[in-house]
Amino acid sequence: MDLKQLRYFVTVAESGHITRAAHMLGIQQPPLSQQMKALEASVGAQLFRRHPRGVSVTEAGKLLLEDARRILADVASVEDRFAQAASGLHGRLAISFTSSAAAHRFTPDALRACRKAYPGIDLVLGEDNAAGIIDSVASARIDCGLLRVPTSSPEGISFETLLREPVVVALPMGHRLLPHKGTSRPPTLTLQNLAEDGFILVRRPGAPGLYANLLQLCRDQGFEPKITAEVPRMMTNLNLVAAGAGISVVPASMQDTHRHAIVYCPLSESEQLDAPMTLAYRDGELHGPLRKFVTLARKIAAQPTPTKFADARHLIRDE
Amino acid sequence: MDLKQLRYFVTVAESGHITRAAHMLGIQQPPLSQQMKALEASVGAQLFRRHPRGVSVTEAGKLLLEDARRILADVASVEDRFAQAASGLHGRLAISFTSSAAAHRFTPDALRACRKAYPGIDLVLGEDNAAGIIDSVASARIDCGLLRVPTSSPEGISFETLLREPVVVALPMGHRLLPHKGTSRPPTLTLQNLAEDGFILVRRPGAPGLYANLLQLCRDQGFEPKITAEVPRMMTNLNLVAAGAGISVVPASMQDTHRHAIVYCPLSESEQLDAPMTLAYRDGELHGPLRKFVTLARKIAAQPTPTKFADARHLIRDE
DNA sequence: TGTTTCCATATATTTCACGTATGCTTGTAA
DNA sequence: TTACAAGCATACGTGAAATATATGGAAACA
Repeated sequence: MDLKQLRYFVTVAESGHITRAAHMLGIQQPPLSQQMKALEASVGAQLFRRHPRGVSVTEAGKLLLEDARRILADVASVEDRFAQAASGLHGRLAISFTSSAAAHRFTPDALRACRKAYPGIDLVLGEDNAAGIIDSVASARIDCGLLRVPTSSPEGISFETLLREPVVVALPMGHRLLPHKGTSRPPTLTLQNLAEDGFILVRRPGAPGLYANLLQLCRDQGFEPKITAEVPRMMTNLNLVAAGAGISVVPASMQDTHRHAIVYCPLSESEQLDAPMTLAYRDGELHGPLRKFVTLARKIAAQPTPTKFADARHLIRDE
Repeated sequence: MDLKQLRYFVTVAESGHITRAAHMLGIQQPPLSQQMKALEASVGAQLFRRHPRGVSVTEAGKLLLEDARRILADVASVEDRFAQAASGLHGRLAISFTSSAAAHRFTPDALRACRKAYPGIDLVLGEDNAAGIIDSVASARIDCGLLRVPTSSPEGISFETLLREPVVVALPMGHRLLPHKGTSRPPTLTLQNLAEDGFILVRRPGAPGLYANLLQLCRDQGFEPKITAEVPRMMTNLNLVAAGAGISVVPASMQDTHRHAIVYCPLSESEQLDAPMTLAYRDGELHGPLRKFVTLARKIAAQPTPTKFADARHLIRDE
């Protein structure tokens, strides 16, 4: 018994003619006769009575007809469901991001655009640190993650840099390096200027990250930075800086935080530090909703000036 | 998408190895890899993650696994049901018989034996005249019929003579041909003896039957019998004979009827008339329960002396 | 009685699933 | 680090099964 045979059978039973059914099915009559004979042999019952003009289903045939219709409908619905999911227009998409990724407007813009462009996609969002996100992607708990600098690179995970932005230094209001007149433009700094200050950095459990990049850059300048605090999330950095506990470096997109208590200063040209926005997903699983989202995210990231993204319909023209 | 592919898929998913699954399925690994690839292409989603040691199902694979198990279970149950029905141990079996067929002990014996031997068969019984039975068989309203002499022979219907029995003449008590002493053995008669009597016969709507056979035999003897009444059923014959309305010929198995008013006399050797017991069913539909019943009926009919058939278990050894 | 319709059978052909051989990657042990 | 083993993928040949073509035969219809 075979799905093809069942499809043939239903067509023959409904048309009442092997010949007509063969035309409908796009095959010739003899193979259809053979297949019906084979089906009868496999179920061990005669399904048709052969008349000089057409065929009629026997009792056994009527029973099988019900079963065949049900089975075929089930199979078709499964195929439909997968076709829809494969098109990416329907399905579940689990995305997690770090707090610093969420701070960049790209993240809410991309999510909002996705929701608007693909209302059939059920977004499941979560916030986690970089290590947790990479682990979740690797173990397939989530489909993709948005983070800054990867803390590890397990096999089977693709990391894709969507965009880059400069890192700025966060100084508490009234820091010695700042001009006393509060309204002037913040000064451009060198790392050397900060050799005496205590840094507040995101904890790095034996892995790279923005932390490691900064350390390397300071050592290149000939000094070892003082670390006065290690915190779990980049947003905590700024809370502590605002409280006057030290200084920090954060992606430029975060410089709207605590503006009443923090001044954000660019680094000198030669010491530019880049903070990437990184997308992580499993190799070769760029299908369905994830594919749609990734395509959309790339386009939004590629936009030269991140203007209003509320209506991103013009960006959807992939595939 | 194909039932075979689904079966393969479930095996691979459950074993976690293409190679092991191939061994379980009795095929080699490469074709199984190909089939899984083809299945992934047909549903448009990656179903497995390939690891250096084995494979694991993706989210899409888990979804398909549920569907595949359900579909395969459904198909298997249908196949089981048909296998059971084909074995003949379960199912419905519609049998109709004429009143004269029912009068022979063969009929109740065969039905009782069938019920006892195959309790899973649901017997649907009906009584009808020969023409109605043949029509019902032809139009598949019933599976088979038990009758005496067929009144027509449509194409596609098999008639099988299960047994034959002599025809006897039914005379009303006190008939001129009978000895006056009531307890003596009934005399053997010739048709010539009956040339003056009025016959009561079962109506024959332009078709053969016992009626026609008798007519032919009388003409062979050089006389045309007088017909005084035509009745729908053979049992009615005997009611009228008992009432003294004429004489009749009936199968010997009916000679227990109205013994107080009717005397049954054998015909002379040379004028023997045989009443057959005939089984009718559609050509080529000797499957399932019908096959079981027919096989049993043949065996019971072949029994030399129709003794007690209550326990016919020893007769069931076909196929 | 001829014609049409339609199913069955026979034979050729193509397609596809499978087997064999082999390569590639990765984990493991020497 | 090298050698080996496990396991999936690819290449290619083979055989069976499905299909197409051709034909026969039975029954309904004109």
